[in-house]
Amino acid sequence: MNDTKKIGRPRGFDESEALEAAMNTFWAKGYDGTSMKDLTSAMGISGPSLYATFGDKRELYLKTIDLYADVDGCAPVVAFETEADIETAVRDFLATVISYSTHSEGGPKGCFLASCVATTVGEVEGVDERMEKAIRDTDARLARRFENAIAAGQLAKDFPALERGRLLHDMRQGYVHRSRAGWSADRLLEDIDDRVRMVLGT
Amino acid sequence: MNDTKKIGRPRGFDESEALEAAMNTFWAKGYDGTSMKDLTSAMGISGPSLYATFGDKRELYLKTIDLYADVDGCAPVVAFETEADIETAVRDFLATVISYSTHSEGGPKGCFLASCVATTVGEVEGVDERMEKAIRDTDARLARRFENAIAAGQLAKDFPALERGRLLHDMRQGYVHRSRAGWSADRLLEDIDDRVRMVLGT
DNA sequence: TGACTTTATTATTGATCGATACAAAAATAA
DNA sequence: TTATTTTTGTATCGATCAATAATAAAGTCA
Repeated sequence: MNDTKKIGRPRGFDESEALEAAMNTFWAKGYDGTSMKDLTSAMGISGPSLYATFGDKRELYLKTIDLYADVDGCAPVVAFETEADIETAVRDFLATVISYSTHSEGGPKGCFLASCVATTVGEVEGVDERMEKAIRDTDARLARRFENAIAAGQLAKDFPALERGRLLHDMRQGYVHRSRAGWSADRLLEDIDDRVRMVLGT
Repeated sequence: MNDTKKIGRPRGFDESEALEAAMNTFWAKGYDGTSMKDLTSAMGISGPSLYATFGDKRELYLKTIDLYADVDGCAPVVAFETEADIETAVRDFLATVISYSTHSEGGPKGCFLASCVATTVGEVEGVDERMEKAIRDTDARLARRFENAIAAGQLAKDFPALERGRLLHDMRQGYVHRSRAGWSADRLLEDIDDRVRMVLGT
């Protein structure tokens, strides 16, 4: 790190905070639905500062996708990876998805990738590779956790880890979709027991 | 029907064809990403004709949603309802989803509701109720087919029809999401056997 | 202090947005 | 024919879009 003070006038804002604010704005309004004025007000900076720091609208958008992939987008996956018991892990994954999808304090709902980024594939250059990678990485992480459970004797040896991981991933897409359509957390939690059973195949 | 000729200059375009062209445009570019110029070129009509016939942009958008819900959006569901054997029905449903999601001849990909309409909930007035209704109706139709299979002795009596139907629905969301991210039909078809097994719980 | 470097503010750019006013064109009704 | 009704094409509206030029402000250097 370089803590030495730089020459020139110092920044009046925090770069990562501004980037997170931009992500939340894109998340809530979509790429095309977000204007530069929306961004500058939410980020608390002026147009020229935005362009000097983050580039144009498209480059800023790609940076918010990277931020989400690296930091923010993994809460349910992390919950799934950290819980020791595999059945509890699946349940926690789904519960975290539902919680994050429905618990919005004026903020955005659901998954940034599924709700916003997915609609800009083929429209905004640079989104395609990021989407592809995000899905592949998540599938792999979910599958690895299942394989650990197999190795620990919690699941049968012929348990199809990758396919079940993909199913879990797609369940998340479904919950995000339903929460977008106005379903409450209680309604989504209704069949969580069935879902756990279906994922584990018991 | 009223086949008597109307007074005044006759229309130079077909209303339902124009509406379908509008739907495909929204489908491909999203609501905010579609300009009135995009619409008029795709529909082959002029601005004033569009406003006189369909109202403003928002009203036209809602009409395309209704068109999709009534006619176009049900191909996989219809496949699921018409096939007699339940296992084949599930397989046909998923195969149809994959086919429709990936087989784009320059046209739009995936599901209009999932890929486009879902992102305008809370942004465009009138979308919310339509999304909610579309999901509820599809869940109910899928569940009814499962119940028929139970009544026909093809499935166990304690088979949770509604929950399995919802799972099938969410699998569709997942396939649409993956196809948007660039997955080919072949890749999506890879684990279709596992999916059939997971839905039927066998 | 004053020269230099970087950021912030203000004002504005040409382009495009969604939406219309107006009048010519094309049909029926008299 | 002439009058009436509806749709058409043209031309354009004010507002907003993404993006910048020009200048003031705030810091480190000598």
